[in-house]
Amino acid sequence: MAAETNLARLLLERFRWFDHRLLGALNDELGLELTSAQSLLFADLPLGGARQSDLARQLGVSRQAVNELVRGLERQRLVEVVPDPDDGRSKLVRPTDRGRESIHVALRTFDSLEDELRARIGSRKVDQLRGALDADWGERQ
Amino acid sequence: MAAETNLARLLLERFRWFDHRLLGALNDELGLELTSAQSLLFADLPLGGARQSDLARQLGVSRQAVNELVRGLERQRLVEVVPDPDDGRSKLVRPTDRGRESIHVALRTFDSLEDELRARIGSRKVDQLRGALDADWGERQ
DNA sequence: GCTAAGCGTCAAGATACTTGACAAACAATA
DNA sequence: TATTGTTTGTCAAGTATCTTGACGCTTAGC
Repeated sequence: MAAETNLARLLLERFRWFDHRLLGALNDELGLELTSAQSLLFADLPLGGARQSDLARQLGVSRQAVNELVRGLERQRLVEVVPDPDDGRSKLVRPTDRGRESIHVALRTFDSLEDELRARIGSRKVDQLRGALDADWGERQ
Repeated sequence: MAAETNLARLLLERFRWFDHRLLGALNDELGLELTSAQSLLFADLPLGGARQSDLARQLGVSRQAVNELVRGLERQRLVEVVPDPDDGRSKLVRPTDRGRESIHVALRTFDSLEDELRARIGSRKVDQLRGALDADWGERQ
């Protein structure tokens, strides 16, 4: 009823804060050329690799979209795509050595961003933020 | 250090929850044909109107991008664009009557989504979520 | 008045998606 | 086993949302 900023806009704005900083770390510090969507896929690609269609489900986008992102990562030699030995239809997307190093940087960046946020808004608020976001919001779809 | 879902992804996912539901309310219930970006601009357009360049700054995108969104809203007769009487360079984007009604629906939708969220994850968590998101995260840009 | 800055807009391009279609591989079953 | 249905990756085409660059008009600061 009050004239508060709506939660949707706030969520988006805060996402962009992380996104912008992550991209800065990967591109400026490491000299990569990742786009926003690529970095989001890449930053928590399992070190052991994952199937493309699983990535699509996880990200909530089409297989075609993931395919294109993966090709971009492949071009930068951050991942390699190999046939899934367990399923002739599938392909596994695996980080290369170079990719693995970058993933570690990404994970460390997330940690340091969270630390930075704790310094800015307080540790309690960050815990509460995660608590609320991590809760079960219902039908995940 | 643990294998937690990263905050960035979580923020984006939760934003999409709101976005999807808002779009559903405006398009399915009201019979509009808004896109995601249009609805975000439209949903908290001041009832008295706003200048395009101010909207651009507020959304954090280029004036050109806003221009295109506004044209879409204009085509659906949700806003009208009039010259700013105070500044010959500017134009004011004002909701039409039809637009004003839709904005009220959007605001009510945000309220009911927040209520729904309170029912799902608890009122305390929602307050904490807003508290953390509303805090000063530093250089807004 | 002159110059610099801000405003909206035309144009072109990049990115990130979508749906539709299809062949190949797999799963279920009759 | 043959058939039928589903999943997977991919080609193609289209849409939405952004960007930068350029330009003419309007305003603000000397």
